[in-house]
Amino acid sequence: MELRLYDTLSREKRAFVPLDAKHVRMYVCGPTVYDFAHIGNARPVIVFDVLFRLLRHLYGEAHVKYVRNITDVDDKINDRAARDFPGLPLNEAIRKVTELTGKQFHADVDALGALRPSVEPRATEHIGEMREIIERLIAGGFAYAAEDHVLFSPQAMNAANSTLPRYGALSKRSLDEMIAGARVDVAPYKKDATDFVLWKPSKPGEPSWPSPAGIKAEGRPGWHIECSAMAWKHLGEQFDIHGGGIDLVFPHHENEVAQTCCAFHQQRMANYWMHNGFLQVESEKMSKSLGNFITIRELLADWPGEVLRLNMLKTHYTSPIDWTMKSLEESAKTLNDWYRFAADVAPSKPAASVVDALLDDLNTPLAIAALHGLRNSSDAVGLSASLRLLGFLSESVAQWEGRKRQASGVDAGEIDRLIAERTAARARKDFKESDRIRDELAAKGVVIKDGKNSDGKPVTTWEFA
RNA sequence: GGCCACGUGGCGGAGUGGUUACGCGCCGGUCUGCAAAACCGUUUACUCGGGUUCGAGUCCCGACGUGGCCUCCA
Repeated sequence: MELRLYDTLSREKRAFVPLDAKHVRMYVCGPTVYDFAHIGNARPVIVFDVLFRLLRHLYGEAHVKYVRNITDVDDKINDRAARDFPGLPLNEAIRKVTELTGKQFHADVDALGALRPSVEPRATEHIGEMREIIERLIAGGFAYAAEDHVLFSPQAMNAANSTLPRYGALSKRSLDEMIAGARVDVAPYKKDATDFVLWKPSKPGEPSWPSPAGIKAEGRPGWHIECSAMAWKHLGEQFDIHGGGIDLVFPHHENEVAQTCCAFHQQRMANYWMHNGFLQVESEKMSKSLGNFITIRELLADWPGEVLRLNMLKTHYTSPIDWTMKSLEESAKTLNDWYRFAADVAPSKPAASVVDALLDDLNTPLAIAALHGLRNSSDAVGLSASLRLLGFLSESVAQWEGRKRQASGVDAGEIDRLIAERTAARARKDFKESDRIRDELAAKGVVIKDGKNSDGKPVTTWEFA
């Protein structure tokens, strides 16, 4: 079977053919580092990690390059820096915010079982590339300088009548619609309402760099140009896959396409555009005002990262997810069973049923159904290998179980003593006492399981619920 | 207002022009002093109204509903 991926640009599922099979290239828009990442931010991280792992499986680890940027220059960062470190010079405060948030982000996504991308470029380290693209766009007649800003003109792009794509092709909207639907006040320096910023002047104290286009005042880049520059630097003028959240289709990705294609005079930027769907929390839109804004870190306090990962992958990446406690409990139960059954088993090759499901546009729900199939047919080595392909089973069973014991804070010796007492009570048929002890343990969150060993003697094991 | 997605059983959630999704739950059984756990088994579906077709939950049209985007929100 071949890999097929849904491409937002062509609106169809197509066979994936890399430009260079020895060098498969993927770019995903990463975080703007100004605050803790929320559970919605975790979705593209997990989804594209699965794709990264699948591509490595198919083409070899050495032949896949995955770039996910870190946006470390942005208004929200500036605001946060001024708020959190009012005593510091702004640039220093900004560095603190981006370093701290970046570290938090890495800790969070590591816990989710996501591999680090091949490269994690920072916007501030690619100002030179941004300036070069801007200069090219001006030279090509696609951009102009006005009042210390540089603006991109979609009108000019569509008037060029060359091999360039049409502006609006990715998000399926025409310039006329955009003009008609524009809700924002148009800045006076814009020649046209649809023009967007490539470069803008910095306010005093803000991060600033020498400007392109002969502009004397120092400035800073617009958001869209960052990704064009970083993708170009690390993946070239054209590459295979570009991913991100569905909300980025317009304007961010539309503008990336415009910048990159006009700068390098080409038909396409990426051959496959992939977008993950949104996430709701308990059937409501996640927002700070509703008070249901939930960070990855908060969830990690209550659940192992792999539970969050499984919960995320139960839904196809393009569909909306309703993130609920009930669903998390279900995911935890499933993973407990898989851990006990397959975690300490040496893996064979991933099962064809699982790989085939992933090959069909990353159909993770179908892959999970295939995992259940392996479990039901008692194929422990196949399940072990398949789960590892999907980024699970990073721990041994003992570590997995121990994590729950640790979190509960109950003394294991005390538990063992109570269980011994109960076993004695049962032996003398004092069931009132044995049930009392069982209730006492249950009150501590300890669930006991009665069984028999190979000699037929009763054995009681326990775990935390 | 404009553009774009989606609507499957108690719940989550795939798939597909004509045969079981799968998981959780429920129910029944085995086991147990009784439970729990485990194991075995069973159950229920395709928003509504038209149309195409020998046949549609699956294709087309419409209605209703939900969600996303509309210049820096994954």
